[in-house]
Amino acid sequence: MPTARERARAQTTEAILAAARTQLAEVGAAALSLRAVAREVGMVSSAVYRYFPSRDELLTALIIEAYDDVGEAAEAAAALVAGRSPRERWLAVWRSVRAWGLEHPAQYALIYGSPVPGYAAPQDTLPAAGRVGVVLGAIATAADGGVVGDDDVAAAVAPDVPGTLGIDPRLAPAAVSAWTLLFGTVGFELFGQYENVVIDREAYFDHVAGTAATSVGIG
Amino acid sequence: MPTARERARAQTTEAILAAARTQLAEVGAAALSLRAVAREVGMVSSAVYRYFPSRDELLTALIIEAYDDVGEAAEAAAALVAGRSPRERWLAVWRSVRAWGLEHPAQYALIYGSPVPGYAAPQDTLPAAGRVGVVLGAIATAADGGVVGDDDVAAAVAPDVPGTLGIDPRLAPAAVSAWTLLFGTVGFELFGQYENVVIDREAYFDHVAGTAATSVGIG
DNA sequence: GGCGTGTCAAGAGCAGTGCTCTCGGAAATG
DNA sequence: CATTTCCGAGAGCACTGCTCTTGACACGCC
Repeated sequence: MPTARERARAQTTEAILAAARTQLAEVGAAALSLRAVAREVGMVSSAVYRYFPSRDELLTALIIEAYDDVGEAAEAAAALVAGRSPRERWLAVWRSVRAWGLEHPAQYALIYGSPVPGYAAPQDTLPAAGRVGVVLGAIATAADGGVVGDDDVAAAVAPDVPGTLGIDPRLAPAAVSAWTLLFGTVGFELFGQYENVVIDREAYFDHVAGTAATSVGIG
Repeated sequence: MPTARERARAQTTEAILAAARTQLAEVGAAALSLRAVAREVGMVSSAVYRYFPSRDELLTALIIEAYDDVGEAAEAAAALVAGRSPRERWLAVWRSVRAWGLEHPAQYALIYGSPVPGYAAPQDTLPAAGRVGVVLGAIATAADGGVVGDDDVAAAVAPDVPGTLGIDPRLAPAAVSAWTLLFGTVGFELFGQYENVVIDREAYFDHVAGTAATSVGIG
């Protein structure tokens, strides 16, 4: 059982994270100020350092949160359409990622934009980053389209990727490419690259999702 | 003809930009300090404001430079293989973009990562941003593969895009998607998303370039 | 040539930042 | 009860973007 001190510590940590989330959504990652976060929580900036050793560590915590959040959104979307066809499920997951990005642009920029801290302690973020990929891999495998590539390219992908995604190794390059295209498309929309280029973003996105589904063997 | 004053002004402006480029490559966009740039040029920070009204304007100038730089790299690569097959030319341009990104990661992050200033005066950057797309569009049109989409999706793309890219309107969605995939793939590699995912980055990249070529009708 | 005008670099200064250190009080441990 | 550990507050350092004022220099006009 947690002592009073431990409970207080967890509570304060959560309060700091909550304030940081608010700040992040309001001013973005670059302008996120540890002192402003401290003011919002009602304590002095030096006290925050008892909980997070630096601003970068606070950002890293927010990064992991964001990865988990978008992963949960994708999993929830997949669960909602569990009975439908693979193509419908694939589209639903793609849409959920786009919707999450539109709703949390600062978080999206934090995880899929340029890395702000010195490559943000990659080890900590790696497990959380793959959750969306796992969801997509399960759908593609369920479809079992049989369309794939050759073994040469398959060797370019890390050997444990097919295992964690639950897919055929020969499907891995196409799956990684589809995963890249998903986040690339959402990122381009969010970061303004589609300004004066794509008018109907929903229609365009659904179309891309469809071709990507085909590319991983979903009929 | 330029007066002595104008020449001096142009020279100082270029010196500031050169120092800013160095700083950008060394510490990244987020940590780029206007005062450090001023120190490197050998003047005081307030003097820099005679040439750039704010730090964001300096960054915007660097953004436009970066867009032009990657565009020139793509054009130069295309010129070098002008006589080859469309597929070879397509691959050469893709590779040139990746090579440029690997050589200038900070610049790449500046233009294809999260936008740091408040959407970075989009109007100024729009023309320069499309140069790579124009190069790719010309190659795809030269191939004339005939493979395309339907008119419904074509309407999702801005009506002037086919014109500036010199492509069939019905090819536009696939072209935009390929363009997105190119920069998404390079970005994922640069920003560490392929850590523990893609081992042989060159082989994987070439493979993606090949499938993208097929998707825009290059046989 | 001399003289106003406009441009420029320099310096001081302001509010804000990340981060460190020290200090007193409170909670947990013996 | 005594001691150790933890935590918040405050002061302070070096730095940032940016503004304002001051003094010097080059330019165009008479």
